[in-house]
Amino acid sequence: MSLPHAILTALLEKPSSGLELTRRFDRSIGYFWSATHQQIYRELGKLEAEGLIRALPTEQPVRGQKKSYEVLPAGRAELARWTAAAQDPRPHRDPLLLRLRAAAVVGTEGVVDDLRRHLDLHRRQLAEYEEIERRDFPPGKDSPQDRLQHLVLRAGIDLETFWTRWLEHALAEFAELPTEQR
Amino acid sequence: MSLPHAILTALLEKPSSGLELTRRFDRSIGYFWSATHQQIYRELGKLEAEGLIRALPTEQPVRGQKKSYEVLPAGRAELARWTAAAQDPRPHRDPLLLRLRAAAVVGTEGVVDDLRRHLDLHRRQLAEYEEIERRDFPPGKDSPQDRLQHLVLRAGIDLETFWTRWLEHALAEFAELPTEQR
DNA sequence: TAAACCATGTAACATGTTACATGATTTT
DNA sequence: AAAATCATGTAACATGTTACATGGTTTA
Repeated sequence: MSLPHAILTALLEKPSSGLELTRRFDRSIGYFWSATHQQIYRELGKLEAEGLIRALPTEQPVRGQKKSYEVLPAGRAELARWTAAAQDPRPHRDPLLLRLRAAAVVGTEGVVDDLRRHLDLHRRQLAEYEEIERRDFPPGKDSPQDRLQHLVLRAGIDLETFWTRWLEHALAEFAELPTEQR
Repeated sequence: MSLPHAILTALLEKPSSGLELTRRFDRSIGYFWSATHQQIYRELGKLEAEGLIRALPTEQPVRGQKKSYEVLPAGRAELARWTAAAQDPRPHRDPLLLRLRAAAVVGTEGVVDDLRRHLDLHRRQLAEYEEIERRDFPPGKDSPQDRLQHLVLRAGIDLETFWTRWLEHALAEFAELPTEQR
């Protein structure tokens, strides 16, 4: 149950319309919690019905008209409650690792090409994160808020570094396998 | 769409009943693709209806009676097709990173305790993986199949290592924050 | 003025979670 | 004989994905 809380966080950072939220879920927030515009509109409707957010008053809200939302006190309270509560780590699901296990049984055809493609994607993501770090967190002292944001970015950088290294290692292993096994 | 393929892989490795599969999804396979028994029974029903697996013939299969499944040729073909096909990386969703971002807005109360708890859980998981590595992949030469399995285990070890280090780093950062910020 | 894009949505479906139900077997 | 556990399920719901719909605004 994290999507509503992701939206509350985003709206507290800055009141936004559905489309603006969608854009933000393609970048910053989306780096660790992705959502499509369909999910966002559905959830905005629910949050409004529950009285956690409200549409900012405009002239006449018509279909196809921009509609911005802001968080109400009840919404902030709910987010604070959720943030303070203990949560168990969710089980991971990784299709790529599952695929290698399947490949061990039914053969590795096609896998190497996809490992290369994934490696390329992870390298790009890593470069993007490092660029953000250079731009937004230059060496020097940060405010406490910055330190939290930086911490999150660091997780992203280290995770992409892990995947990049692991994929390089995996490709090296495949290169050593007898040809008919690939 | 990976659950059916996780089940096909598991059944190819060894024909099993629903409960046996559930147990295996709590261990080995579950390390990178978890599933509850409800999901498994539902999916077994679908896979049987589609002719990808079949129940092993027994005397009289009654409710509450063990029922084992094996993969049919069509099932193996489907798994091979899925394994060879290119797949885009799924978007990640990490509640813990989302929580830190929320904490930057609504305050960090309760977060440190949970970071410690998570650190403990990741350390245990790491120890478990390393024990498996010692037991199942002693130094020396592996068969090509072993190498694939080892590669997957390595990803698990490196991932848990990343989380352990990152959480230690995060806790150190929190320790430096002014008290009222915690 | 046609095409592309902006902005908000609906519908149908797949997947995952939580709570509960049922009969058989084993343990106390 | 009661309680616990084994084994297979059902039901209801929450969440996520894919395809499509609709009207307004900008660009070629």
